[in-house]
Amino acid sequence: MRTPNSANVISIASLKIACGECSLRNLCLPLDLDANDMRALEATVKNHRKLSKGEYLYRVGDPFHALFAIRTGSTKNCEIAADGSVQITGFHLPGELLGLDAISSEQHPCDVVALETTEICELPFAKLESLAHELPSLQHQLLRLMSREIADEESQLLMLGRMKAEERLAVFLLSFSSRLQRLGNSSTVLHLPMSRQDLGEYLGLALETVSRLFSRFQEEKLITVQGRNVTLLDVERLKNISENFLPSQNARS
Amino acid sequence: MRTPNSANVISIASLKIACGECSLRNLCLPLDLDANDMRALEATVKNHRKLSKGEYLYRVGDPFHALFAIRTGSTKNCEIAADGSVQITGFHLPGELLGLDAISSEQHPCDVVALETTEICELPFAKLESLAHELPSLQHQLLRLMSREIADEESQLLMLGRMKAEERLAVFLLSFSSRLQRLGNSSTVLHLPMSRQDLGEYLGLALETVSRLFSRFQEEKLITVQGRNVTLLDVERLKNISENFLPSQNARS
DNA sequence: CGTGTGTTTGAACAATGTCAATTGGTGTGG
DNA sequence: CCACACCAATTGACATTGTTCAAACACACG
Repeated sequence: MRTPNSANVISIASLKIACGECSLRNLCLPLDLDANDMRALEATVKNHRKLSKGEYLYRVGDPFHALFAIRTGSTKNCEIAADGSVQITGFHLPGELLGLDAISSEQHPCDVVALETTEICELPFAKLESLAHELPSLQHQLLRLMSREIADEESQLLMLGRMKAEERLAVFLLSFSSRLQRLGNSSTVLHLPMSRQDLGEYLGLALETVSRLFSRFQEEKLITVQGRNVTLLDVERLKNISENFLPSQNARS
Repeated sequence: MRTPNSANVISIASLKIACGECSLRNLCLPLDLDANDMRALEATVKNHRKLSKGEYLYRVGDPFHALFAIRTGSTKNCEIAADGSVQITGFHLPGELLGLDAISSEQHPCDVVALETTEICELPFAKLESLAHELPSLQHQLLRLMSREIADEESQLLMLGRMKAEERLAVFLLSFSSRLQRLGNSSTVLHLPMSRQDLGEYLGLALETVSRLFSRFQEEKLITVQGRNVTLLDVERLKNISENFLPSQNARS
């Protein structure tokens, strides 16, 4: 069931879109580059891949040679325990970078799976690194992105270590909503690309607990639920529930 | 109760020790630098600070301007929730770097507190960054260190999200033991610098649960406990207990 | 020798997980 | 177009784990 490497790499030229024209350029590697630098960056973007729902971008142990950026779609990041239990360490949306956790060991420490049809840009790391050496602002940006990832995961640790089930779901709904909003979607009418199982594996809960919480939130008129379509009805009260969370550093800047 | 800034900065000259002569040089920023580069790195190390037990190196919201490396002693990294509950996201030992989570927002997202008398080197980030621009191997090393931090925290997420209490403690004991060993200490006779409360806040458990687990592990002849002095008696069985954990990526390289 | 902080231990309770049955929605083939 | 099969989601009953509250203890420090 390995990802078939050749089958999915569609003609590079046909798919290649310049970073300068990409609608995500401000999210992905938000730099103020001049035209020259932008061309250099574009030259490092190797090609685009298209993953179908359920397909793997890479797996635990795969050798690391590139970072990936999501153009469209969404993915999950799965850490796998020896007994088979799974912890999803993050969901990723367009404009976000994948693979930062693999630079150190040069092997991917987790699986990345597409939650729906997903388009990916590949950034060969050696090229990116040498370009960063030439462009201080790119070096700075890379360090910032990694730092942000660390800070986000520390918040996530607080969630898994200290928050109760309903707080976790409220935090997730609000944070996912604001991420979708930043991509130009509604902040209250959400379509979740992941299953209840995925959510449970992300929130550190049994899928049944997640399902019950959705039902209870609906009873309490906090949200409306129809399967994976969720509408936030009372954002204020959701914020109250989640407010065990960090005071200041909460928002994804 | 803010850290008194001036009182603890003892005469810089008297404390300053060259990186090239530091016993931690292979842990802290393990580079193969020539004499020139080493001098440049040393020049960026601003000064040394000494913290007493319980003193803060920095607090949530403090402006970020430097990374810190531990020379001796140990610290804890505390993420604080609005309701006052605390999640410790990591303990740090000599040779390890602090503050990587603050680069992005330029504010520290967590508190760092000394668990015992602790000596710290300060690495002003602007200097470090511009030096990294000149020395590709330093740039690479910084990216590696941050990547490692991300990967470690993802393992931690698996622990908090999926492991049972006894597995968490077993993982902690083994991992802390191997970190101490790397510093030249015994791998089986440990002195823990943190309280049961700290451990609970790190492992996502009540302190009473941690205490009970120590007692149970002792009954089962896995370890010997006398307060904070712990001896590992049966490392094999501890490994079995913790083996829910990652198959390969577990070890701290 | 007393005081205080950290640790251990016990018992009752609450939260969440597990197992199992049911429902609902979707796509396929008759 | 309907019937069936399949998978995701819901719901209920019960078991388990870990928390909470409370008390006793122990060691270090003045």
